[in-house]
Amino acid sequence: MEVKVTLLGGDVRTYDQGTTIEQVAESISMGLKKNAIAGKINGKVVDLYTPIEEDCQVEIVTLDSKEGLEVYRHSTAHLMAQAIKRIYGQKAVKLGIGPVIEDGFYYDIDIEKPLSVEDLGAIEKEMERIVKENLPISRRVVSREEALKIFGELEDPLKLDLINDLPADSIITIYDQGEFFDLCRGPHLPSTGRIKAFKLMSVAGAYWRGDSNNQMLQRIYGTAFPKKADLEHHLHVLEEAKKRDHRKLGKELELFMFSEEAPGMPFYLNKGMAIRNELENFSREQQNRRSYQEVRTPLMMNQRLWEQSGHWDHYHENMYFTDVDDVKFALKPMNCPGHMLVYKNSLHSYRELPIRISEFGQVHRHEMSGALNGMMRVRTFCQDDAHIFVRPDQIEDEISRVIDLIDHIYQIFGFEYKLELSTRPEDSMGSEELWEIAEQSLKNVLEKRGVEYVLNEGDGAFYGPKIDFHILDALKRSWQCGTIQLDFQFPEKFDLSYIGEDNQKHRPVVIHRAIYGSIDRFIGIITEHYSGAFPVWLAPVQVKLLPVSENFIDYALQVKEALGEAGIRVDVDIRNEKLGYKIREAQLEKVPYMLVLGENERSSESVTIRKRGEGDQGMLSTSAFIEQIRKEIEEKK
RNA sequence: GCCGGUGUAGCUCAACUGGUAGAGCAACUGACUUGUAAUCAGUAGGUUGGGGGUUCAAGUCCUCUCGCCGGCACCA
Repeated sequence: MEVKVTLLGGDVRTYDQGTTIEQVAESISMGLKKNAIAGKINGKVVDLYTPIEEDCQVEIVTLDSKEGLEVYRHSTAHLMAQAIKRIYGQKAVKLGIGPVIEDGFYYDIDIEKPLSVEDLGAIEKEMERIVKENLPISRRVVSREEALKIFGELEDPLKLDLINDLPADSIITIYDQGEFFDLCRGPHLPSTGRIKAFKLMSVAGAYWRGDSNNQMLQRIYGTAFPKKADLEHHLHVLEEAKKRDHRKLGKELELFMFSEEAPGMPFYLNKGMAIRNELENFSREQQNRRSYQEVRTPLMMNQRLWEQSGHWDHYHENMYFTDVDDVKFALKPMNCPGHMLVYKNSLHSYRELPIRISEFGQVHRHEMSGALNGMMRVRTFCQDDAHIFVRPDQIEDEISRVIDLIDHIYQIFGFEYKLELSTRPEDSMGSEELWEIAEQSLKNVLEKRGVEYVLNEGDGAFYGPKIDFHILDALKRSWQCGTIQLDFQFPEKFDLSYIGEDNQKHRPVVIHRAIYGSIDRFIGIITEHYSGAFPVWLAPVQVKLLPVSENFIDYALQVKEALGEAGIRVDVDIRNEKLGYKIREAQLEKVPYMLVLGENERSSESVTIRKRGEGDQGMLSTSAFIEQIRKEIEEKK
């Protein structure tokens, strides 16, 4: 019997039935056979030793492809599991799951001994030994009964749990390599000798099957690459990312601080405050142009307001409460209820809508201690929040306008972004129909604009579906910032109305939206994005004056006054130090402009410019420099 | 919240198996009077996160607790 095999390029070749993928590769070229690590039959990734039984499309998978790399890393996870079993004992180690993840893999294991990073070296050594043994990796199909028996004998409850959860019709396979075997769908590399470069990164706790009601296993993270150089490169990238860590830079550049006295609550130092004010002012200015009305509502309000809004039912574990004069108050975790009260403060005509109420609102949320992370996850933060009250016929238009605004603001920072649409969660309020309408409106807007988006089922807010903006920073990491949420619930809860053309009361719809999301977190993100070297408009100190010696301090102070008067944030280094020393320090502070001031400059009322990252720019009259930098600040370059 | 790690001068880090807490930078004082990434010398700086314990003796061992870090869970 012969089978027709369609290859990647479209070539059709004929082989004997039972020919393996590897043999197909060999028939194409010896080079391909050497690089092949797996195959694809009709798009499904399979082992190299898989026989071809019928006419099909075949693709040879090499390490250059995403699938190839995944197979490679998956096999490295098995390699690690084998090494761990060798070191700690076959039965002392119960294996959970060992999947491939972005940049590597992990394996969850149940083992009595608490592992720490110090143990990883020994495991790596054993892994290298197994690589040298070059054990063939082979697949075998077993019946459910056999599988249960095998892992029953091994006393591995985790694997039994997995087997029991497999659908009735699934083909159960076990992969063998030497004395080690593992329940696994595969595919895998043909042998352990193919693994060249790997490193175990860390250990962590992880709940079995991701459920905090289950036992906690120990998870070991690792990474693997086809070449040593790729691994080195990856580790280097991680090192570089570490240098940009906003917690480190925030401390070094004196932007903000934290104290044990208020865990998860940032303190803004003067320099961080400068950045924050710029961000706020930029956003404020953009919103003013678009007819937003800025307000400020109390940080703390009567608990009954939160009962009315539904926060008590849906959010109270995350809220801070207080009890004063026998009255229960809650610190606001969101600004919405306050804005509802503002809306209700006066009567509204249909002609006024949309009414756009904005606030830089400080909110408090009691995040779990383990969730806190620098500025990225805090317990109090400032939202650049707004609630837009619209007529039903204005919904889609207004949402589109908000998308324009967010787009405009993000492009100033050079952020690309992705959109996600999140729909009704399990714990939600309101009727099915309203949710339906709300979700459809959001979809309509996205589709009309022709933008791509990811659908996130069940991830909406408890009061409505939302569109989230995920920005990509300079290191291509994704952060959720902006959000647009459509809400039919609060208008009901707060009995909001406007007077329509027909002189009757009508129910408005609320659009919740944020652009930076949390200003605090946004500062964290841009600190890493710019690696602390903020563009001039954001830089805490825009210009640093460096008098060449004490003799020129007077002149420096004169220049300082001129710059200060022009609204430029300026600092003078009046210390009795050499110029080189002052430059070095200003450079480490990542100040965008340094002005060297000495005899030449004083006599001509000018400054010598040294630009961050570019060095000496020559001499310019003080007034010309002011004009130049003001333009740069204005343009937010 | 859970698992593991960690906490020493303002900052970055030392201190072998328990035996007098130390360095660099910063700060302060003085000298030098400075032209594009660190001038020299001197001085001061600590209840080793906090409480309790073991010991002749604790930064080091045990215990409780707080913060932080890496994950997990959570993330309206």
